[in-house]
Amino acid sequence: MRYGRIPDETIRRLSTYMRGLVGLFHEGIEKVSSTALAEALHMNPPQIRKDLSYFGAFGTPGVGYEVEKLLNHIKDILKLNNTHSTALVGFGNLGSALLKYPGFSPYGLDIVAVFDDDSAKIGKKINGIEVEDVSRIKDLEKREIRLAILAVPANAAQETTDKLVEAGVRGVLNFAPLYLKVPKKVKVITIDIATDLARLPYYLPAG
Amino acid sequence: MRYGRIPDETIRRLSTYMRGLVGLFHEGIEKVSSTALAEALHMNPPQIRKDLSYFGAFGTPGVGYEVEKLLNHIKDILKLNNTHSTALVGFGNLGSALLKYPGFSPYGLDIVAVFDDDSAKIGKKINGIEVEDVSRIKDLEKREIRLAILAVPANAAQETTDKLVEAGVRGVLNFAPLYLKVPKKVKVITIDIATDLARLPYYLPAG
DNA sequence: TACTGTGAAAAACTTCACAGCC
DNA sequence: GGCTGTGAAGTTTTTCACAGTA
Repeated sequence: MRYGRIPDETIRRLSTYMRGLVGLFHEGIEKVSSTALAEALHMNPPQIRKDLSYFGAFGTPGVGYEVEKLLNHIKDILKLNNTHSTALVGFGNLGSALLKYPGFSPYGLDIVAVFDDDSAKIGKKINGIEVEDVSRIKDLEKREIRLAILAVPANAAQETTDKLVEAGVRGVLNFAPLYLKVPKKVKVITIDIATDLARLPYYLPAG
Repeated sequence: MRYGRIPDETIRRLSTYMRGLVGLFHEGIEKVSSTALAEALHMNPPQIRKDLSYFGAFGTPGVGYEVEKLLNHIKDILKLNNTHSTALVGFGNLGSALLKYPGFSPYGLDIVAVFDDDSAKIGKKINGIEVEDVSRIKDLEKREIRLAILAVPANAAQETTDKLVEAGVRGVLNFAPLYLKVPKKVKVITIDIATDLARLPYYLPAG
């Protein structure tokens, strides 16, 4: 599918709309207007309509959107209609929390491989997944894993990323607080927990 | 300190500049130009200068910025020059990983209290911090804790937030995937790990 | 010379307003 | 009547270009 130039912010919001729609779907609600969806997510209605209009016309004037149908359209746009096997690299505190995180499955995102460089951890089995040595990363291409979650210490992050990229990984969710150099064909989304927390005091009332 | 209207994105970037400056400082580098800092963080030089110019003139034409001095200015702007006591609510997988997360301390952010509603966890001591019952949240004001990290399940998040707000908390780093209703005086920053990961497949090459 | 600080220009994004359709 | 889809207007943010300074 080929669309025009889409703002990155639109893609970010699309995954938020999806979160809202999944909720409505589970509540058994079948139809929703842009106003009602906006209210649930604290966003604004024309933006939802504009964002969706980049990709097509999914609603019915006078009625709104069918929840299930719109959900599937967004899944198509975000390429979430088939399951994506994902590798988790780094099985420390954060890594093991992420492995148990239940939030990924509604999006069809499955952690199917775990890597670490600590021999004390290698070979352990968690939920049927065995922790493998990082040297095995090179097999990811063969195993058709193109997404990775990076939860290693900052000083190992670039080196590990290079290995992942060489092994054919094309998307990285990075938890290390630094800029990762990657070829253009690879997308990195960084979650920097500490700098996010560090923004909060700014908004505290003076005194 | 009273500044003009500052874009939220500027504040976000400021905490990133700080990350870069902390790195340079530890490397013993004393001076940096906007170009050099931009390179290290993969940002662009005029934006750094513009962002800083909202708050004052911290550099020297022809030379650049003194790393330590600029670091302190940014700390002042973000109110990070004194330590902020922070409460962690939810001591599950994610919560316990966050308690051990080493990245907060360079920003002067200290987790000093941990709450959970699971009696099996209450009373446990980790790094000298005892897990307390969520009912104790009401004492936060007395303890001068105005920041909280929320790592509870989505279905408990709003209710817990209400308690935090009532107890005087003014900033929340939220890991639950939903929009939290709070009074205007309270700032919420949400990290939604699953919807972030869910954006990656969009960028995968077709096929 | 080399770099900052900044008004002005450009670009990007959001919001509006309404024609068109159910 | 009510809601979508969208071109156009409005707003915000980013980038530029250069005057000014150490």
